[in-house]
Amino acid sequence: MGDDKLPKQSENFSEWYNQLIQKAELADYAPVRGCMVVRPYGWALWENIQKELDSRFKASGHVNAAFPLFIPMSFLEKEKEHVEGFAPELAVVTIGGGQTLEEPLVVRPTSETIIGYMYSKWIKSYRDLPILINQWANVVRWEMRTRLFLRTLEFYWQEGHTAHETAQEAEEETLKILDLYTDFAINEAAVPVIPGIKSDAEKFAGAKQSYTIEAMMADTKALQSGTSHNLGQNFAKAFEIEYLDRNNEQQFAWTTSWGLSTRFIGAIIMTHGDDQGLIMPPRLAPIQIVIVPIFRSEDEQGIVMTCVNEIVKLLSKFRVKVDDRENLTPGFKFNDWELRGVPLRIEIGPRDVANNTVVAAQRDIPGKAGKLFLIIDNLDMQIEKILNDIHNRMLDKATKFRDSHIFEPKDYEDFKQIVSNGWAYAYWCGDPACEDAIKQETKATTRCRDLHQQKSDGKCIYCEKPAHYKTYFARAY
RNA sequence: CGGGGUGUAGCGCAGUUGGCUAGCGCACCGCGUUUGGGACGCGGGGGUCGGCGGUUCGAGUCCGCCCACCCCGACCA
Repeated sequence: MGDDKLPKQSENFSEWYNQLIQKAELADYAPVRGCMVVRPYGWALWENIQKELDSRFKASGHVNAAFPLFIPMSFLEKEKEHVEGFAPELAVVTIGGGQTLEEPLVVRPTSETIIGYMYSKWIKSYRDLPILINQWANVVRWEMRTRLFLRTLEFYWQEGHTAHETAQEAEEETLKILDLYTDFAINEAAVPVIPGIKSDAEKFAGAKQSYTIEAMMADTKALQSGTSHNLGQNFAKAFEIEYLDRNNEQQFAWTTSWGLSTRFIGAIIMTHGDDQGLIMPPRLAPIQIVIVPIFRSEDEQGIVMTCVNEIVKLLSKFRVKVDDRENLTPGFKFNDWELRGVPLRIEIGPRDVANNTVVAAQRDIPGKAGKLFLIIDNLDMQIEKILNDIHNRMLDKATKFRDSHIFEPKDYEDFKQIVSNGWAYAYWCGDPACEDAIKQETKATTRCRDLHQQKSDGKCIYCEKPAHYKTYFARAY
């Protein structure tokens, strides 16, 4: 419950974030450093995210399965870049049942290796391809600095792992998923994202190429919100995923992997939230509509509650909660549900019952300006439209905010200024040395090169040598 | 792992040069009055003062060691 007041976003964004998560009961700190407990309200949001993603995966031919939590240490070591990338953040089990294990087991940081091993068993011929598997799982990465949802030692995600006959098919799959993530982010979460290509320094350990959806948070920092990797034949070679092709010749398969995690909840919080608290995107909100009944006497209570119950029936296709707590005033409840980000609040008092109306307060428009007076007839139809309007306004607002904080720098001095409070869209020659120097000097990293950018001529923002593509640079979570 | 900081009730804090039964606000429980934008009164419950050791007649307070967490750097979905 909201006890005392939330810090203002503008005064201390990071405190605002931490406290909001706890006050809104999305998550809490676990007794283990860097671990979180996802509370029912937060998990309900995750379940809605899962539902939307899962149905998209299934619709595009993917199936779910479950692979082990433990991975033999030697598996990680089979792909050179992969082990180098993950070695520093592995949790390793060395004792089982009181006995020292012959081979240490890694708690999965991601499952390319063990799934690769299984794929090599399952795939014999081109007739076995493609194989399109997803798993919903928890993974562990021993991070140094943690933040609720954004970076915890253990987090929840989905990881898709596919194997294909040709390089082209693998690339198509990688891009198809990137597109799927983009569609999800925009149309379900109202989070505008920029799909693009990661630099070599930022790509997944072991990938040939990584794609990302990048979102701008309300403090202008960037958040990598989902990734899709074309693994080429790297893992196929490491795990001998071979098949007999249509010409009766042995070939290595082409694989991909892609994931979206509970980090996305952080994206939702930091894209839409305001000084009052969360603003849940209507299509993912655990509670889409909260009804606050208002009455003085027991007589009024009876009249109002009868009306409330009818309206609950009328709104059965939405996720509705009636706040019938008797020890709290309506004013307190208004603030409480605003903190929790419920997109639409319906107030029903004796006056409304008499007039056959309700008051509806839209979360994204604070105060009286967002209140609507609705006639109860066809309320479900009206509300369907209102929730869509809220989604559209949220997306529009976040998009405008993002676009008004992206600038094309004139020179490197200008660049430094820009990335202190926004994103720079600048030519980069592609040299990792420039990328690294910029990171050291400004804390800004390359986020991505947007997907459909046309080649053009310019000069690198850092070294001023010829460059042909612009890249987004930003401070990132 | 380096630099800085903080540990007293669920949360936020006070606690004097060491002294009596460790306090306050919010939250929680009970009763009553309230209820259209964060209600009020009365009563009540809740503490190994981060841990261990030391100094002392006496330690929340002084000393030592340890632990945890937070902020800033190096690593990251």
